[in-house]
Amino acid sequence: MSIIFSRQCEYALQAVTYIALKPSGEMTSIKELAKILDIPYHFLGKILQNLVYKGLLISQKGPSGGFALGMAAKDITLFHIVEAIDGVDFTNKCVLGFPECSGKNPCAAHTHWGNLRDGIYQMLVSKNIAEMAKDMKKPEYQLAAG
Amino acid sequence: MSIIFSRQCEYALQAVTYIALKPSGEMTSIKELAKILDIPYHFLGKILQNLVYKGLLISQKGPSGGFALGMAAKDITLFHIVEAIDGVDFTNKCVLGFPECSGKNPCAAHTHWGNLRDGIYQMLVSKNIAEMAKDMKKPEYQLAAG
DNA sequence: CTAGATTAAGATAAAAGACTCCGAATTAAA
DNA sequence: TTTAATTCGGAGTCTTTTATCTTAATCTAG
Repeated sequence: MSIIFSRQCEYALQAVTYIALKPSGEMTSIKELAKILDIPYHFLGKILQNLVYKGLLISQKGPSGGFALGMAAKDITLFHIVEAIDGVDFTNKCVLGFPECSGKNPCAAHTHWGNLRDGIYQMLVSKNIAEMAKDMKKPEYQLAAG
Repeated sequence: MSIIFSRQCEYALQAVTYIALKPSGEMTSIKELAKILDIPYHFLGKILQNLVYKGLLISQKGPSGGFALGMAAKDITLFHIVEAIDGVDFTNKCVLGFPECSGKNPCAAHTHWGNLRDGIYQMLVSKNIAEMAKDMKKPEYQLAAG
């Protein structure tokens, strides 16, 4: 299949980014998120629950309840979310699965991959949700429910 | 989960690399591969079947039968194998799963990721099985069955 | 205070991926 | 020519991920 992040993780990134677009204090419901981002309702519920547990979001029950960011958008990096959902094992395993591959016995792709891996890590820690949200707001960036 | 290539794909890479170590003309059986590389026997059978179908390997039934490379080791790139097993969709999807993200409507990570993605692609097309095999042959690189 | 909206939580189902089993087909070696 | 080794092909199982369903707990609005 060749993926980097799980579907859960992709949903989480999208949802948190969308929530970051709302004026501070306003709550966003699962219903709205699921509809606009086209994510399965109950599945998204579980994911957001997890993010609340990890402190990245806060939640409120009842009418006009929903979810909001647990800290400033600029302080939530992509890494925070990926780590919360997927974990970050990919940072120290041989990409090609060679069991004996390590720093001391590198496979032919080891060093090359090391650089790429560092690059991915840098991207995750350097990009924050505020930046992501800014791009999502652009007019061309039409969402499912318009 | 954060993976890049499926387990099937990892097994394929390891098996093809091991086969490349054999003198040309000699066949390698599933039995030997499964034992030395510590890969489930029947599962490996299916994977190799697929690689034969795709032309990367050739096979021969019966005693002293097995598998051999379908072309010169230096002409089989990692890309060939990844493409045959996993497909290479990752080369044109948004890493973060944003459905609207594209070259024209890039998300904040798009350009940055584009470079990393190109790097991964370059690694896959530039590394070939002959190079991988050379490293596998090193003495430190002990295999499961010695 | 009540009703309805919403999250929380657990159990369940469906889909995909990883892996196994069995028997048929083929072929080299004895 | 027989036998045994091997790949081939299909069906089936197990596990993980993704997704759904149901009920309980909570809270706001009226």
